[in-house]
This record gives sequence, structure tokens and C-alpha cells, in this order.
Amino acid sequence: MNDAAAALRPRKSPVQARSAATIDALHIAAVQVLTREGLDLCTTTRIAARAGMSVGSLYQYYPNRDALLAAVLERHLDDVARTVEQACHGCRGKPIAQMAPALVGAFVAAKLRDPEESKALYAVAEARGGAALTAHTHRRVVAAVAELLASAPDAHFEDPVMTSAIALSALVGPVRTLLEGRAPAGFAECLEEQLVLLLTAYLRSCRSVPERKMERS
Amino acid sequence: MNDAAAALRPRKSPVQARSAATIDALHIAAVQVLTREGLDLCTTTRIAARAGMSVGSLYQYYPNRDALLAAVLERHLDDVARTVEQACHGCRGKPIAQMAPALVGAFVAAKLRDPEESKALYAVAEARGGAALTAHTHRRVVAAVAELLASAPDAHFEDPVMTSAIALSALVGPVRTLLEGRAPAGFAECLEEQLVLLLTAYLRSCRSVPERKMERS
Amino acid sequence: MNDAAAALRPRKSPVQARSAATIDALHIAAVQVLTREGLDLCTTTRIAARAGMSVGSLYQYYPNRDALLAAVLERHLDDVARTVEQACHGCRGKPIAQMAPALVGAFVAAKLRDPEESKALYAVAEARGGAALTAHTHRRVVAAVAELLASAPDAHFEDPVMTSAIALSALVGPVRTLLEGRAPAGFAECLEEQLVLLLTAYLRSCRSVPERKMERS
Amino acid sequence: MNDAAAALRPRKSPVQARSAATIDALHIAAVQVLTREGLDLCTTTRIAARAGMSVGSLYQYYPNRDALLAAVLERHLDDVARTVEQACHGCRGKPIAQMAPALVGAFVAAKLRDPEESKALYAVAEARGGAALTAHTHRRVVAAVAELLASAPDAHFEDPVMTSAIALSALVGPVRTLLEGRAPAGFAECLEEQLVLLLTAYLRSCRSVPERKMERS
DNA sequence: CATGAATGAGTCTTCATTCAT
DNA sequence: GATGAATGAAGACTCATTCAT
Repeated sequence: MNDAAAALRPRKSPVQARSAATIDALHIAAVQVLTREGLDLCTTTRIAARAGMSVGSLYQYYPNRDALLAAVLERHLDDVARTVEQACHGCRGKPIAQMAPALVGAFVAAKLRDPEESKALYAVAEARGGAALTAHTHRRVVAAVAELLASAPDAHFEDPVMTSAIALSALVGPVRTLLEGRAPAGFAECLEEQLVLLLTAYLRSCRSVPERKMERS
Repeated sequence: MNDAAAALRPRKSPVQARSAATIDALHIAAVQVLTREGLDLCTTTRIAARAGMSVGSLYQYYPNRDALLAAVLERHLDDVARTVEQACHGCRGKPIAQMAPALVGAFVAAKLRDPEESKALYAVAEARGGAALTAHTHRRVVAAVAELLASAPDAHFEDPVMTSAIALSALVGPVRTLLEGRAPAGFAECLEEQLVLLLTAYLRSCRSVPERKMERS
Repeated sequence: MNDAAAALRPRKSPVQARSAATIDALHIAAVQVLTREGLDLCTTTRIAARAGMSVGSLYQYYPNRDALLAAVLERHLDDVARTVEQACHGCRGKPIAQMAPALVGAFVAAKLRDPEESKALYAVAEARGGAALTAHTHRRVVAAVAELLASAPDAHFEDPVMTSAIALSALVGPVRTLLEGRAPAGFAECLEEQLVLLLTAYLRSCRSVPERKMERS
Repeated sequence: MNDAAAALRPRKSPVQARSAATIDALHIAAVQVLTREGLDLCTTTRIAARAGMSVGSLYQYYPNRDALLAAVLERHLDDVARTVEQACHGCRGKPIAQMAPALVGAFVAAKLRDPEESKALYAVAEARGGAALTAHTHRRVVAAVAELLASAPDAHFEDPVMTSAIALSALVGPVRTLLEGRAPAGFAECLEEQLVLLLTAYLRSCRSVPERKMERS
């Protein structure tokens, strides 16, 4: 796994402004090709061409195709994670009724900012090795939400990490359904509202755990 | 879409016992290769080899690789759908508190019966054209659950299809998190319990207000 | 070449009526498939299917695909040859002015009886080894026409075989142009008339000078 | 037909000298393989190998095997057409007795310059789609000759295009007979002379049409 | 004898990656 | 550093031919 991870690292850090711009161009191009042509047709040559450079240049920045796609995916996941983390910071210590909308809002906004991109990157995540990339960011978000839950004044969670993991996964499901076109008509319009309902209800029924102590007594 | 669908249809129906066995062997082999090697390495040659036959034979039953994978995916989805539909029939007219565990139980059981297979097939579903295959089964399950919800004596849902779609998607999320290895330790053990909690809570908070009055009284 | 020829011989002679019927069916099927699908798609399976039998049966009568196609081609060429030979017999000893229309008529009729078949078989003749098959029949027709020329009362040909070969080839050219769709509009309608003109003119200008004196006197 | 034609277009134009050399090498290799092995064995791998490059390189210049073969055929046909057109220009306005040898000479020279190549390409022309390629060049040559005929001072042709088409086809026949090895001994030696005889005689008997008017009077 | 499922060598074609210019 | 032509391994797929039933 060490080797595998090493093989996916970018070749050079964007120490120079030019590098950063080039890498940006590559990411944008990759997402465009991914979006318009699909993962199968997302070849290095095509990406380079869309980015206005030659294949050779692409290989100056990434050791192979997978490394580039991994980087693109990572950046996307990182964006989502940061957005959610900021939301968490913003409502630390607030009651569940305020946490839920904030969390859902941040998550949905991040994922639906560019739906095509989000959708295309799911395909990348599914491909060989994608799980590892996703896992890291996922844990990060779970941790942030767990911390948030622990700070709720109107609830006590026995296992905040678990509750966070379930809750987040439950939010991901409907968003993915929407992105992948399995949603019935009108789904998009009431998605956020329903997710708030869902999250609030779930968190409320989880916090009841402290009550169990009372039951035991 | 007609053409695309036609291209994925199997070539011959298993009229003879031998054919049926061959097709079964192909499905099993495909899942094994998918599971152990990943979608990229899941080539027709490898599948045929694992199934103990030559590539030619594979092509006698499926017009191309995608058709085989589609058939494997379809069979799996169909299994899940049928399981859930049966559960729905089994608790029609029962209160939410009984519906939720039955639904979650059926769904989780179907998806985790062969976790490796379930996981591997997500990759297939993600690949070009997979959405269409998933969509059909998804609608079928959504419809079954919607009907079930409408039969609940202790609740009235304004838009059962939407509630069903959200609820099911919310169940899918955590199951997928588990299958794809993003789950924290202990996740598997409390998954079903938490999903029941989640579903119950969500359905309770969705039902129309009038019912609540009756509950309180 | 002996081996090559042997490999193309049919497997059994049609001693039984059933064999003859089967072989007929195969020939007809082969021509149909050739005509409708082209040489590339003219596979043994397709031919057998169109002939209402299994591939296995086809191989009972022909050792391989090429042998079947060769037999079909040979039969066609033999038909043409026989037709022309009969025409030759029919106007032996007649003057050129009568020979030419008879020859052209026979040849054109034979080749255009089933234009699709004629055309399709050109493709077969062009394929590997086809030259050998064509050569034999060609020589036969050339010989028949040469003999006819030698019998002309109003002409003496120094080298009847050569004249025959040139003349026949010259007739083939326009017929082929028509069959292969390179002909301008109206070509078909005046083809025979023009070929008679062409043949008559050529034969007249070939015959030895002394004859001309006789004609003028 | 637009799509079909597009699929056969070369991929890149030989902008660089290297490219032009590569394309030339491919054409030469294709003809050699075609000549020595036949159309069936004329595979992309073999062509590339004979050209001293890898298959990949072949596909950098042609989108598929047929496109390469089509290009080779086209180049050959274009050569022939140009040669004949030049001969036509050279004897415009001259009497038939001078036209015929010039035309025959040019045509025979062009076709027999590299007999193996000419022969091999007939097989290509016969293959699926070849007719279309041939047709265009054929029309071009027919038009050039028709124009030439119209310029003859000692003859008037009612339908020069038709006469041209018949005459040219009649020349093609014997040349093809020679190339494909169906010719009797000595054929090659007297071919040109006989074709001149043939063409002259045919044209003379066609021009007689104006004379008919005189007959009618 | 007929059948048609099975075989697998051999095609075409793509695309990640390299390296001479 | 940039370029993009060249590479060739590897995949999908076909079809002539065989042979067990």
C-alpha cells in the first residue's frame, strides 16, 4: 500500500506560479473530459489536449493517469470536507435544531455546486483504488461532525463517531440518488428540506440514549 | 435507448439445461473476477477462463462484455428488489414501528448476503450506462415501499413516493459506506439497529400533523 | 498447387438425390448471403442457416469454406461457358455479321441473368486463389470462340486464339462496369448494341488483308 | 455515405517531412503485403511490420485498416486518371487515328507500370465499399475521354460519354485479363497493338452515326 | 448422419507511457 | 522544459472448424 500510495503522488509540488496554473488547467480539463466523455474516454491525450498542452507536459506533473485522477478527486473531496468542517465550526455548541440545517445546507451545497463534476468523480472513486482516497476524507468529515455532536447542549451521544458516520452516510445516499438520475420528479426541490427532517429526527432519537441510564436506574 | 438496450440483451435463452449451467458459471465467474481483480481487469478472457471455458463460449451467450456485466448486475438488483418487495407485502397495514425493522432487515440482509458481490457490482453500476440499469430496479423498489407507506394505519404521507425515495436512499448510504470500507470500527455491528432508528424517526417526522394529535391523546 | 486444388474439391459426389438437393440448397444459400451481406459476412454459419441446416452438415459436403465458395463460383462460370459454347456451335460457319450479335447476346444474357449473383461472384473470384478457378473456364471459352472465328467464311484470322482472348476480354470489361455500378445512366440500355458494334468492328479489322479484296470485289 | 466516407479519411495530413515519409512507407508496405500475401493476410500488423514500424504508428495516420487500403487504392487510381487525362490533353483536336494510340499507350503504361500493384489493388477495389472509390475516378476518366472524343475533327459522336464509357471499359477488360493471369501466351506482347486496333475500329464505327443521316437522305 | 456448442487462434484497435528532437 | 510521434502490450470480438451427443 505504501508503494501504491507513492505511485499516485504528484511529481512536483507547485512551487512556481506556473506550475500551479498548469496543474489547475489539468484539473479543469480532466473534469471537463470526465464530464463530457466519461471515464473510459478520459485519456491522458484528451485531457492534455483540452488543457492546451501536450501529453508529455502532463507527465511532467503526474507520474501516470491515475495520479492525476486521484489528485482531481482528492481536491474535490477536500473542498467538500472543508465546507462541512467550516459549517461544523460555525454551529458548535448550538442545539440540534440549528445544527441539522447548517450541516445539511453545507453538505448539499458543496455536492451540488457542480453536479456534473460530483457525479463524474463518483465514477473515479469507484475505480480501482478509489476507496482509499475517499476513506481519508470521509474519516475527516466524520470526525468533524462527531466533535460537533459532542458539543450539542441539548443532547448526549454515547458514540458520537458512530452516529456521525451513520448520519453522514444517510445524507450521502439521497444526494447520490439525485446526482445519478435515479430520483423521481420533484426530488431535487424538496431534497434539502427532507434531509433536514431526516437528520433532525435521527439525531433526536439518538440522543435519547442518556435516557437509558435513567431506565437502568 | 432502444438500440442501447438491445445491444445488452443476452444472445440466447437458456433453453437447454447445459446453457443454463453455462450462464450460471459465467455469472459466478464474473462476480469472482470483479471481486478479486476489479472492473478494469475484469476482461472477457479472464471471466471465461475463471468459468472454465473459452472466450468464444462467452460470446455465444452475450453479445459483448457489457451485456454480461449488465446481466450480472440486473440479476443482483432483481434479487434485492424482490426481497424488499416481499418484505413490503409481509407488513402491509402494520404500524410504522413494525414496518421499519422489517424493511431495514430485508434490505440489509439482501445487500450483505454476499458483501463482496454487492460491492463489486457498485463499480459496474457506475460504469457507462449502468445508471439506466439501476434506475429501473430503483423505481420498482421505491414504488413498493411507497405503497407500503400508504398502507400504514398510524400515519398519512402526503407524498409517499418521495418519502419512499428519500428513505430508501438514506438506507443505501450507510450500507454502501460499510461495503466500501469507509466505516469506522463497530459500524457493521450496530448498522441495522441504527438504520431502524433512522427510518422510524424519519417516517414519524414525515407523517401529517393530524396523526400526532391522536398519538398524544 | 496440387494440394491447393485438392483442398477445394467437394467431399462427396452427389450420388444420391438427397446430396444433390443439399448441395443445391447450399449453393443458393451461399449466393444469397454473398449477395445480401457481402463476402465478409458470408460465413459458414450464415450460409448453413440460410440453407436450413447446421454448420456441421455443410462440412459434410465441403471440407472448408473456400471449397464451397469455389464450387459456387465454378458452377456459375460453367453456366456462362456452356451458354457461350452453345452460341458458338449455333453460328459456326456463319459470317462475322451474324457471329457478333450471337456471341454478344449469349454472353450478356448469361452474365446479366442474375446481375447480383454475377457481381457477388466477382468478389469471390478476386479473393485468394480465385484466379486459378477463373483461368480454366476462361481458356475454355476462349478456345470455343477461337474455333468459331476460324470457321468464319468471310474472314481469316492469323491467330484466332489471341483475337478471341482480346475480344472476349473486351466484352467482359463493359459488362463488369455495368455490374459494379460504374456505368453512366443509359449504359445498360445500349450495352448490347454497342458491344455488337465493338465486336464486329474489331473482328473486321483483325481479319487478314487478302479477305478484304474478296469483299470489295 | 458521408459517414462512411469520413471513416475512411486519413487522420493527419503529412505536414512534416517525417510524416510524409511514414505515409509513403505505409503505402509501399501495404502494396507489398497485398501483393505477396493477398488481401486476407494483409493485416494491419503485417503492414506495419513490413513498413518497419509498430501498429500504433499506422493508426496515427489512418483511423482503420480500410482507410489505409482506400488511400493506397485512391493514390493508384489517381495516378492512372492523371496519366490518361494528360494524354487526352495532348491529342485534343487530332484525328482518331492519332487519338487511339495515344489513349491506349497512356492507359496501358499506367496500368502496367507496376503490374503486381495494379493486380493487387483490384482485390481491394472489389472488397466492401471499394466500388465507391473506383466510381469517382472512373467518371473522371470517362469525362476526359468524352471531351477528347468531342474534339475529334474526323468524327462526330452522338453520345460521347457513352462511347467513352464503353471504349474505356473495353480497354480495361484485356488489361485485367493480362494482370490476372488469364491471358494466353504472347498476349502481353501484342496487347497494346490489338487495343489500338480495337479502339480505332470501335470509334470509327461509332462516328458513322452522322453518315446514317446521309443514308436516310 | 445431423446438430450446434465449444474452441481459440488471430483480427483490429486503443492508449498509457517514453524519449528523441 | 515542451512536444507529439512512436511504441506495443492488451482487450474485445469473430468465425472456421471440430466433435460429443
